[in-house]
Amino acid sequence: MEHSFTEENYLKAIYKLSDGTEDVSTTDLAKALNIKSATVTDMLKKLAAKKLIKYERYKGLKLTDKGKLVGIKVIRKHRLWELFLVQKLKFGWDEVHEIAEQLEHIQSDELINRLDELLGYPKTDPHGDPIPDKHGVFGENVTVILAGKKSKTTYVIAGVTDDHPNFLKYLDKVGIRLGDKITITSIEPYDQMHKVSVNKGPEFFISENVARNILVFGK
Amino acid sequence: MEHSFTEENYLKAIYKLSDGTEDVSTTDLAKALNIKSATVTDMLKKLAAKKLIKYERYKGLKLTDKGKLVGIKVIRKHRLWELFLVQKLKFGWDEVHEIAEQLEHIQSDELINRLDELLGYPKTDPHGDPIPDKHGVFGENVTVILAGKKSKTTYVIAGVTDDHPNFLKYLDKVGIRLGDKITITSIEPYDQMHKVSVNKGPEFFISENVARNILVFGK
DNA sequence: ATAATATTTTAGACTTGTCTAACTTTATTG
DNA sequence: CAATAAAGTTAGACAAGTCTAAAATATTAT
Repeated sequence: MEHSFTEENYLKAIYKLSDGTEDVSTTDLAKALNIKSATVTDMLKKLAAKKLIKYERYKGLKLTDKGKLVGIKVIRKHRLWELFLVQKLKFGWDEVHEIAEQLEHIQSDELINRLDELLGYPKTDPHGDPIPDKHGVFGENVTVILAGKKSKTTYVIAGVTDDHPNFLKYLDKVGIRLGDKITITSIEPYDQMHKVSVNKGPEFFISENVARNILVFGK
Repeated sequence: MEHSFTEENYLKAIYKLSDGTEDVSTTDLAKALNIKSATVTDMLKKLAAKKLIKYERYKGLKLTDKGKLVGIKVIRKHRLWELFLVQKLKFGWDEVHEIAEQLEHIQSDELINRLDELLGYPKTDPHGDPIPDKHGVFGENVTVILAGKKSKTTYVIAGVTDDHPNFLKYLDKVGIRLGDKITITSIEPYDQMHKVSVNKGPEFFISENVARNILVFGK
């Protein structure tokens, strides 16, 4: 039941791209992993032979239940380690990704479950992303922070973390309300400004600080 | 300045075998790493090319300062992680080795230094082995716990961790006193009884529990 | 519906770290 | 001190994971 770092990374990337269920293309996967498509094709055959994905050449691929569980467990480990780094070792939430990319491959169920316990069975990581439980189940209706979420994905506004009147007034003015659909178009690398559109309307910018105080339903 | 897991494992093993300075044989290294000598020979050439060891064929090898530092840093990481697992995650001291073998290869100086801080800059790990500081320096005259130490090596009694009268009376009775030289002959695998001799006298058994409460000068 | 374009796969090669089998050098010992 | 044993090395092979270049298939747009 052990998987190489590489296999785990493929499965994690496929899970993220497919959002759990949808089909994934060779090219998208290659981009996500920052390797060439030819390499991906080779690996897909190996993953299929191990029943971790269902794959037909030229037709795309899908995770099996087995593969999905592996992917989710890697994500669980990544997010728990990120939280550990921020909460216990006082790293900034922007400094932890690279280290967690390594820690997520440490193999020991006991280790990760005790880490979960140490952290108080958290539901989300420092980026607001949900942490699945030891069985691979994500909590229902988890709300997560909008800041830093994936571009080109649409989220539903669930609330705010800062309910000062001035902040709510600001949201009202720019046209962000509960239940609205918000899409992140892009995030500026230097100042983290988020270019967004609400309900498919025109694009505009909100600061990272604002985005950090917006909660959306997430998975 | 990055090294593969494999390189780090070689350098760590060489450091341990050489005790920092002595020459190491291909065969001993192969045994320590549980691989074939032929494989080791290949790798030695690569390590020599990277100036991590000094190597002449058929003549043995020695760490360079650069290689020694890498080895020590891996040992530092291993021991800090072991202590973390025991102290913060409540693992038994006998359960942590395998996990620490993985964690010792995580690359981030910042991470390991913060871990060091979290643990209060400890001098020894749960097995009583000394933890070098961030510059690779081992503390002088560190006292370590006798239990589980290497067989066939002689240590000098430095003290006890449990100074209950009954314990001290016991030590007196079996003939163990401060400054005595104690040699571990072997450790029974099933019950961890330590076969020892004091000042080259006759061999006798002490329980692991007793050995855990004995401190010796160590390195 | 077919030509142009984009995606995906195949084929062959490279690197790292490992192996076995055979050979060379060093050490031991009668 | 020469013969045998032990230790160490070389040569050739293999698996995992990657690449480039070329071929096959799918998609799209006229």
